[in-house]
Amino acid sequence: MAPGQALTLRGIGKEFGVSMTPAREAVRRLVAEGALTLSSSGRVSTPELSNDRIEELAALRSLIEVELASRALPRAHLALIERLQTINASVSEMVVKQDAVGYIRTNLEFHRTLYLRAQAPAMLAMAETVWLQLGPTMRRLYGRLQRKEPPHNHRLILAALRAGDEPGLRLAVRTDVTQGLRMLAG
Amino acid sequence: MAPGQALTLRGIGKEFGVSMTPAREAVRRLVAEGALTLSSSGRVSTPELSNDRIEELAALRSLIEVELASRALPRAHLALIERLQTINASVSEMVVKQDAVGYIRTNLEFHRTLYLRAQAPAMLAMAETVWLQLGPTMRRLYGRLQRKEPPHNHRLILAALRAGDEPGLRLAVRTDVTQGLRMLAG
DNA sequence: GCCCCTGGTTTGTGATCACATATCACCCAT
DNA sequence: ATGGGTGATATGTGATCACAAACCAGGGGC
Repeated sequence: MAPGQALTLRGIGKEFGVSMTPAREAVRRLVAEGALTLSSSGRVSTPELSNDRIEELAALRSLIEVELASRALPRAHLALIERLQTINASVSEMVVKQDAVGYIRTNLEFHRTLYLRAQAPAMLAMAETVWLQLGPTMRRLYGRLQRKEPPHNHRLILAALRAGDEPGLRLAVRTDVTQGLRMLAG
Repeated sequence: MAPGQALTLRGIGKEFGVSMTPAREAVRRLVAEGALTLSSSGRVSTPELSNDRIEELAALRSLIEVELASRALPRAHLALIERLQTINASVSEMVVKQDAVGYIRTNLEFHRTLYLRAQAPAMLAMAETVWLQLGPTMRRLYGRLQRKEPPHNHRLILAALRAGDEPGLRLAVRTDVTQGLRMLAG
């Protein structure tokens, strides 16, 4: 969804064929996670992120995801790397198809598949919370700028995984995360 | 509250003089933040954290709070340091009074006061989420082991702040956070 | 004596309702 | 023509209810 979009409980309820009550709970949960903002007096909408906040969230992504990748590294065997390669092919496909939302989805699936191996559910949940907060903004900006480059940093991540190169992996994840979001804040 | 304690919506509602609906929303929000766990089919209770999860949350605290402290350092002027010293006196007082919950509260207030200066609300919210998740466990374990040492690491933090020593500050925050929680996991 | 089953009770879920408030559009005065 | 006020509508909040499922305790069978 686009940033700043307003939502109503009754509207959500009707959309999913339920009453206000489940819609209320779902919305409140998303508000608690930061995925939606609760405007003055109850009105809810997708957040419009300031540049400062985008920078903060990018820093959080960097901190948490570098740690997750580092913890996943010793457990990353060949089958995982091959799976990541398959997902990465989907990412490239989305890039050539100019499918912004598909790109975001497969890109995050790439990261999540790697981080699942870290066996750190609390950290993964934190990372996913940050993703949720960035969702609408990422959608807007990836849809705007028409990127054509295939995911170079993902290949660096895969190479570092294969080589068991922890510093290289940390660097690759950090640049992949921050580079994607630097253009957002610009 | 103690870890593992069960909660009922009607009980919470009666306790605060409201109906089930606001209790439900509050509980669902806390569940979304990880402060409460939603057992199979709706029952809600305070989480019993495994050692692995405590270690994870300690690592998250370390990552996020070191960054917050680092960002607060350039903005930390004398008035802030004096305020932190005052809070630290309260922390010591709680230690000698063996007041576990007061100790936890003032200790977190010390950290929050410092991190507020970082001007990073998203990061601070993340840190507070982790605190919430650790709440019941911290209460149980700080109540159990009778610590008598005043907060040595807090003094290191203050010294590093005064000296403008960023590496020292990072180290002091990291040890303060992890040392407190290492004994929890042991 | 121990285990399983069964009944009553508790508890969460979703729906609906009444009400206060915010929001919006329209109309009138300047 | 434009700005402010006013009314109608939309929206969130909290309460209550009906229902299904889970839980617990007690009793009967082995």
